[in-house]
Amino acid sequence: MESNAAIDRLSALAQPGRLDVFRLLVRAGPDGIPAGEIAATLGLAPNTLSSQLTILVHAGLLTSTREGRVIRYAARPEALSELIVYLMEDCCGGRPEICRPVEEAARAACCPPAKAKSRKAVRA
Amino acid sequence: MESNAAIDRLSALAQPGRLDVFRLLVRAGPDGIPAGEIAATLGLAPNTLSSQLTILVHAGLLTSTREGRVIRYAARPEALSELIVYLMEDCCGGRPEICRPVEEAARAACCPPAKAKSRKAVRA
DNA sequence: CTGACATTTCGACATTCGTCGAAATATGGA
DNA sequence: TCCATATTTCGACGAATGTCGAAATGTCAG
Repeated sequence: MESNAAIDRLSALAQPGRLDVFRLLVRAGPDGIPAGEIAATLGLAPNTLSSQLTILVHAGLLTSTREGRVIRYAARPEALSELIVYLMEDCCGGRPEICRPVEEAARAACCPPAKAKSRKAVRA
Repeated sequence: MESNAAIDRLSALAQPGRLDVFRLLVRAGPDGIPAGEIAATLGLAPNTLSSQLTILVHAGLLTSTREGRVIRYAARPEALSELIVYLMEDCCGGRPEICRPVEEAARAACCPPAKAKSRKAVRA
């Protein structure tokens, strides 16, 4: 990942409205949410949201899909992967224990402690 | 982590100079680097760098330690962990495969593919 | 084709942000 | 105490950014 792209992604996320949008869409999963619904959920003016969505898409954080007269936006998880890799590049010169916590944070955030479901569903 | 803190960290990183500083310090490890040396390495004016360092410290991304007349700055890895957790919160509603790539990216960035050292050091 | 709805584009505004020169502070050594 | 060095603070300037109203675009239904 290039420095410019990283800056674009970071500054795209560094704004309350856009951060909310991104996190909402992360929670929404691959199906995403139509622009109008995002605006309603977060209480943003449609035109303001439109600018923000443009910025997020242009930064590679979101994808957009037209469905009739609705446009559906979804988070792009790889955007985060790439950003993390860029930020942590060469973080531990042979001393993995230094950045191990970051690695574990990613796992914890993704799939909370497996929630004691140790009986059977774990294998899935 | 709170929304405000996340915004502070993201916008602190969303600027070429500060992003360079942070990545340099991530690579430098726990010992960090004196302000003057950072300025020299990245070609930044001392006063400009000082503002940037203040912002990074205030955002919780860096720590500073006085050593005589030198002030040593170091990256704070947990700042990244917390940020990642905040961004990915509830990312996969029961579908771990969605954000697994992010998790693996963190591992890959931290400790590159173990570099074929499969002979012995691997167990460490 | 016309009307209704979802979304975007345009233009203007105030605010925020990064940078720089100059001056101030803090620390160590003579 | 006085000087040199490392770093920070102050003040001002131009550039970039977020928000909003109004108008335009695109899409579906009749």
